[in-house]
Amino acid sequence: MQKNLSSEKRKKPLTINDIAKEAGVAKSTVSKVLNEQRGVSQETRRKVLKAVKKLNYHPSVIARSLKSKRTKAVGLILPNIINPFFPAILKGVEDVAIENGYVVVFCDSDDRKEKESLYFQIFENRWVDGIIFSGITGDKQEEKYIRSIHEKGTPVVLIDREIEDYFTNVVMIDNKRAGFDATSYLLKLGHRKIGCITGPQNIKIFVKRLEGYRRALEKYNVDFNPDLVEEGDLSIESGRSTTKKLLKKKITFTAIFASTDLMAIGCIRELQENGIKIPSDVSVIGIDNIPLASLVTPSLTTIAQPAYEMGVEAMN
Amino acid sequence: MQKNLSSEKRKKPLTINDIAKEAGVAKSTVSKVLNEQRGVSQETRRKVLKAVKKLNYHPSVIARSLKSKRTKAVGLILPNIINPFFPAILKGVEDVAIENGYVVVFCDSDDRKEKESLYFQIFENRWVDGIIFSGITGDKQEEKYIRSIHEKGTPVVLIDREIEDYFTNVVMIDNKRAGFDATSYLLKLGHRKIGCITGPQNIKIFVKRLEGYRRALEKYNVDFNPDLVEEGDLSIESGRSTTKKLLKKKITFTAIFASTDLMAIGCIRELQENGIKIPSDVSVIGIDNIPLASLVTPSLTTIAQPAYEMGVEAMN
DNA sequence: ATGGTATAGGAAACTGGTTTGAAAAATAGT
DNA sequence: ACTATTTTTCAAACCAGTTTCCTATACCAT
Repeated sequence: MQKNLSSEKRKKPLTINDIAKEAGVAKSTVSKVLNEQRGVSQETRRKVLKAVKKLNYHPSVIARSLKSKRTKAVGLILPNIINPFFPAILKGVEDVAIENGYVVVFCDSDDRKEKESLYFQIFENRWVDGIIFSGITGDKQEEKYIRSIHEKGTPVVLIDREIEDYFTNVVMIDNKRAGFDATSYLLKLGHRKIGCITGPQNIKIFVKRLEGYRRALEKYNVDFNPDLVEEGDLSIESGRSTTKKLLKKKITFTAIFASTDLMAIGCIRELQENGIKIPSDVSVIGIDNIPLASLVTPSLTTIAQPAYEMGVEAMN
Repeated sequence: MQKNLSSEKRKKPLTINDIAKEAGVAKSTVSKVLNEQRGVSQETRRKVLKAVKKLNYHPSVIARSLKSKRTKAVGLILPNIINPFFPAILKGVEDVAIENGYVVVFCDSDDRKEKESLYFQIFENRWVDGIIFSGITGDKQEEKYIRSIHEKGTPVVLIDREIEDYFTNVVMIDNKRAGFDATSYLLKLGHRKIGCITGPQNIKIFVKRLEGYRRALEKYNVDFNPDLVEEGDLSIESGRSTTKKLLKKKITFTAIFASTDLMAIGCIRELQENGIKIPSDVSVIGIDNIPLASLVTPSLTTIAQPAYEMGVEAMN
């Protein structure tokens, strides 16, 4: 059965004209049959379909898009697919997309602004039918791009990131509440000295999570202590380094709220290496509920962020 | 700065004709300028570029594709993006793609044959310039699809999966060797009773990894014992259930070679729950080197599979 | 039989670019 | 000054479909 395919002559693809000829009708009639429009007799329809099957014809999506202005494709821009929080979003988007006959053009901005802007430039003329976007920071530059695309009539949905002063469709959890809930959980356990590893404060959702942390402290009449707060860059490594800083300060704490699971994992690792037992000595809680969370030992307590459902919602 | 964009009238996109009119030249001349072809005077070029900038014109990729038959897009079909092995492949592919002006259409076949075939149907007429494919099983049906696409002149690269009796470009590690190396590692440590959690035997790479396991045993003159082998479905859960089965058999083993990291993690979990210490009582080794591997406690020993580089290679 | 309406099917225009071929203009050579 | 050659430029054809619009036929009621 071995067959060298690369040597086979590549016959040029069939066009609607070939079908028209084969079926003995005009190409406009073939088009009508293929698009299930009325105005074609049973008899003619049968002939056309037979020709289509016989020649194994597949219409060109490109040509169709040209006239219809629809590409049946959506762009999805995520900051970093290696971060285990994002694959679920991708999957959610993709599932809904394919169900509705759409295809997903995936873009990993790699946490780099240049790459992000490159993708925006591509989408300026690639005519995707819509864009789902999770920015790196949510700054003015990103706003400019989105505005430009939006003005051309392409719908844009923001996911898990918002942009200052800009109103469009946004899909995200209530981040203030997530921070509040996570901190409250620790407070309810009796903790009063709670460290906080926050995310970059130029990203709005992390400002909000920190705000939730403060709000929860207030509610339990615990004074906010800035020394207990450290800012990480979302990586596992930054979870370690921020924890290191907290330990160096010699301030006692009995619990830590990390803004993301990944940093919480880094934090746990660092604590363990310093002989601190989790959760008997220090409790740690994160946000995201990434698949990893239940696999590290001890299992990480976390506030779930329904990534898949967010993807689904965004696509809708 | 609040501005309601959805109410703005969406002006229909500019065409090359608008530029031609603005610059006072023929549209074919505009086309030449945009494609940096020779045969245009400095003066004319300047005029055209000025008009392009003034009107903020971006040519339609769709229209261009129609004539050129190139879409500058590649399709990437993976079995399941939630499996932490795959995001790195995606990233590798995507990085190289964007560098060369290509865009990645991402397809998650969700381990379901129907969805996989749906994507193949889409690609039959979407005219992606190429397809990178990691199949679910590598069976005859997949072969049929690939053959059909390949015959239309679209290059196909297989990644991390191969297909029986079919010769095309394949990017994968030497799986027999990986199984051999993993098992040898355990044998060198002095282990002689080594359990094996293999992947589905209808997927070729797992047959090979198992073969590597047997070959390593042979080399160390250890008899192969079928009772020490269990077949999982690649999920963490199946790592647990297969381990459970091994334990039930009451056959002593001092080490386990799992065909994938994910199953190795499930295995470790199950052993721990049965009071078995890793690695003092039982050593566990996996294959893939997924990001998770170093995070579970105790860290998982693993044979690396360079997913990112594989993605890069496939795209090239 | 006649006029009116509904339906079937085809020719032509259209989508927004690229490519071709020929005419026009500029430059070079004698 | 006149022809030969090269370079610019534009109109038209092309890509592969969809959509519009018009004609021919079938069906219906009067």
